[in-house]
Amino acid sequence: MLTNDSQLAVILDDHGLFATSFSLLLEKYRLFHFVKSFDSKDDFLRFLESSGTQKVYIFLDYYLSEETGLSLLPEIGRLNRDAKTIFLTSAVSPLLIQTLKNYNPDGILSKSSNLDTLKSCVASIRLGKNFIDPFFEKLLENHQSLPVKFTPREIELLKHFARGDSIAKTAEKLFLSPHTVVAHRRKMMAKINCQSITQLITFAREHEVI
Amino acid sequence: MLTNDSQLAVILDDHGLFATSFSLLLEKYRLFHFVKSFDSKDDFLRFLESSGTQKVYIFLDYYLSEETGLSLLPEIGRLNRDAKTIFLTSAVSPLLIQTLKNYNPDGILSKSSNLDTLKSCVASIRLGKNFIDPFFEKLLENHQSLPVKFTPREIELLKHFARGDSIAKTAEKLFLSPHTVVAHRRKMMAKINCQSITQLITFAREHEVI
DNA sequence: GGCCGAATAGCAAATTTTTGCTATGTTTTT
DNA sequence: AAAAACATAGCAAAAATTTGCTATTCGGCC
Repeated sequence: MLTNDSQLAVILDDHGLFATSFSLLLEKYRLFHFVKSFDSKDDFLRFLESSGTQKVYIFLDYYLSEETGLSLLPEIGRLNRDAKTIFLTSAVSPLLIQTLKNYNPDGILSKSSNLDTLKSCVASIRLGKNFIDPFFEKLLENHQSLPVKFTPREIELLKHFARGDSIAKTAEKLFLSPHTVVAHRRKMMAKINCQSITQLITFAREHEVI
Repeated sequence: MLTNDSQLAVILDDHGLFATSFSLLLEKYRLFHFVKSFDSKDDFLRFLESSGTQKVYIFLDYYLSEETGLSLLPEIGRLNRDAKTIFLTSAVSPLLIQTLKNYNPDGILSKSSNLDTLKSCVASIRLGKNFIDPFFEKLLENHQSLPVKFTPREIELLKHFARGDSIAKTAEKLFLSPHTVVAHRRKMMAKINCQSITQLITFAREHEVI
């Protein structure tokens, strides 16, 4: 159900093949009348500037080579204050999704989604409702029930371990007794009930603790 | 220039929106007559099995959720020995590209490519020539002094270490002697000149080896 | 056919990590 | 103000990892 003011979609993704392909998808299912894709930030901004006051839907990749899609938000708002912005990301980190959410975009979509979710997203936004991919909703729910909490100090040490620092080296760098470093290690390892530092690091990476 | 035996293309990418979109691209520019896309390994393999002896072009994402596209190669060869395989990846690590190259696929394409490169790739392969994205060629040139090269077997073991498996556990899972696992570890650690498994894992993660 | 790298396997010693305890001062929370 | 949590530190023993060697088999490659 197209209305006059929702006919233009713009895609920015530095994966050119995706940008080009995705624009075909939007066209094929007639989600928009005009679709334009860019793999370069500058071309995108130039186009947006020339779009004037048209209502435009922007599909924005979060990962851009030099900066993130987030950093473009102010510029987008300046160039077209009626723009609807949808983040399209392949991320799977609850922490990152929460960050995106805090910027209150019109939509957040996973690249692992399917056509139906895409359609729902566009439909929601046309009705004036923000949309978050169910996959991400679930991700955030699971994150809230993170079994453990690490203290700031623990995380600080953990970063050293993840870089490959041994107990001795970490102690040296942080002016601590090796015994203290061991104590922090064992405390964290006890929290997630594991037996080696690699398991701890893997856990921390998966849960974006570091 | 379609020939009888190059009409079928299959895409496997766990980013469903990309898989679906990319198939539209292949169709639109008539690179293939029939295009099928999957975001699930199992459905993909089932389809491949049923494809029989047709000549099929497979666009394979390197990053799959549980395993890598690499690990599917043997299965693909078994199900259809005339399959042409093209890796499609968003990676930017010379080391990873070198690893892919070592498997000698028919093509390696970057998702940051454009339509012309895609066309060149397909054309090359139809002429019986392997294709590597110019972007990746340049990447490899600029890193002539590639720090190291890991063998497929080494990478396989490395993944276990990165999950936190100990020497004993890895040996058990892979039906190897612990001595062998130790031998692989020390070989890799010697390659990057480090003293602990965490440093090796960190290096591997940074260079997208795993 | 000979050479080389890769995968496999072993022994022994040096080193590091992990674990089972305890303990003390300092914050933070209730 | 008491209780709980955090950061610090220690000893000793058990367990795992790392290192310095060697060795066999198998596949490519010139």
